[in-house]
Amino acid sequence: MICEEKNSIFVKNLFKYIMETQKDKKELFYPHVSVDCVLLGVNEDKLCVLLVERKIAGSSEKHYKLPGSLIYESEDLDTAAYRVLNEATGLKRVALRQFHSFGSPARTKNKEDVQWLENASKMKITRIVTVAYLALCKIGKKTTLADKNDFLIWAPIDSLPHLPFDHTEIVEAAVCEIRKWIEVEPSIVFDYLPLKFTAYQLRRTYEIIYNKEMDVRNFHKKMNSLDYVVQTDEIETGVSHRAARYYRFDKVKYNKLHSKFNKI
Amino acid sequence: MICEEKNSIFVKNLFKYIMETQKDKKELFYPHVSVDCVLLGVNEDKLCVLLVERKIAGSSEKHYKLPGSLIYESEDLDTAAYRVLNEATGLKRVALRQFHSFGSPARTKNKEDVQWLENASKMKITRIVTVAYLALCKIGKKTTLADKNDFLIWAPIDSLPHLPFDHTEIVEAAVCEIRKWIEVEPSIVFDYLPLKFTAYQLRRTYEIIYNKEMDVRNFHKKMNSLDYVVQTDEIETGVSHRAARYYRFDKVKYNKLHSKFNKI
DNA sequence: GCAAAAGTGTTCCGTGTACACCCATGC
DNA sequence: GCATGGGTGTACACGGAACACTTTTGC
Repeated sequence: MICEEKNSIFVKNLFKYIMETQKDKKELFYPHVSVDCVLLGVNEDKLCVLLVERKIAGSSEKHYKLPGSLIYESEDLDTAAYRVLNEATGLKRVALRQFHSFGSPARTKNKEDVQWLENASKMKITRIVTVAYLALCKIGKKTTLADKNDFLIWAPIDSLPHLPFDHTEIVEAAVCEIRKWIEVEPSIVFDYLPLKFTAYQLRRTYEIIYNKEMDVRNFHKKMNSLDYVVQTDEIETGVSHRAARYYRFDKVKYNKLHSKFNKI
Repeated sequence: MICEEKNSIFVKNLFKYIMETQKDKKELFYPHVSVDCVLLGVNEDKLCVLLVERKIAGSSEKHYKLPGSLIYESEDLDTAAYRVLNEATGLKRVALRQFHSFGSPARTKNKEDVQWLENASKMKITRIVTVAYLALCKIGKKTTLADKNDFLIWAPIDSLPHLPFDHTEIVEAAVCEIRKWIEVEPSIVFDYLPLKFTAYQLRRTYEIIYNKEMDVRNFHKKMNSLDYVVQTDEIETGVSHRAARYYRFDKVKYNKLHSKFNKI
């Protein structure tokens, strides 16, 4: 029921109360646990990870880190991870997966890192356990314009800049993890690709993620055997060679296949 | 260098200081993060999980929970998990693996659970993120006599008692996880078995963990194709049927095979 | 017509799976 | 001698891996 007397003192106070509790809910960090997101994507034929610039007082060099955040006091881990994903890339519906937690007390042994974090969060930090998440993201307008105050780069995973805390280790673990994840859930590759894609695009995506060349004919054969990869009537235009056919991903057929559950 | 003047004031004070910092180190909990261990084992032909009795003031019923603990202030997550494993089972060298973190604020929505935890830890608890670990343990003398103050039971995973927090969910996730883990690291099954084991023991272990019968002939064929499972000259004695051959696990051969790394 | 990439089939091998009978031992 | 569990072989299906040439298009 909505109260009509919007100007009553009661309603004003209620409104104020709601705003304040909302504010408490939204803005008070829980300074013990963070989430970090390893957002992987393909850029210029290389597997890359999204990094955000971290401003260090009195340093002119550029410093980067994984997008991450302390969790809010009443926030679920998954929710926090989606928040970070969204803040960094503007994306919302990407498959995001928790893969490991990092909690060595030595994570905060570098004073400069802790100093930076305390300035950023305005809280006293002793140690932080971070829960790491992983996603495969499209690189596009959205992912680079999400937050104009932060500078984002896609760094190739084989030539990462220096990263704070144990972020380098986290990225390495994430790369191993995404390969295993794709084996059991290939849909994340199709979510990453455009709606219509060519066999070449799909193959290159696999090649880049697994850092391994694949046989063209075997790849086609495999792709054709998957009934959730459907030929369309469309073909490429304006290329100076034989035009490639477009395929699409049939989510309905896919879900029928992949609804096996591990029964106890 | 060891100081000889054991009775000097300096040494006394040093000793006191060390004991106090040790005490600080050892006994101050970090009341925001815990580890929980899902210790699985096979008991009476069933896959079971080790539970510890939790005493509830004013309740005569028996209450059980997963073995777990808040982490200490300067303790690594893995260290904490091994500590819990050791406290619960007396085992030290078991392969223990982190598999998921659970951090919903709703974990602590049950007042009775929080009350119990605050009594046990003597600390004020708001929310707790728990990092869950997993191991396959031998059931034996050691595992039941480790701590005479706690009562331990092996509960079949298909008929668990009521568990606090989200422990039921954690156990279910662990069972899925151990099956995947064994696929990539079969050694944990052999670590679980005695040094000399029969084909039947190995097969039953797999059957119980995967809750699925396996074809005897195919199993033998598979086992013989693994060169790290080695026939011995010994056979069973005192059984009222044809004696079974003993096999052993050759760790050296196994490690040669399983030292593939996922290169980036 | 030539450069550039698309697309297509066959063979071989290893692994998983289905399936039925004889062997050794204690009682 | 019989009950009990131990141990063995064959045939088929499937999927992965190796391998080379023709087709289409823009320039």
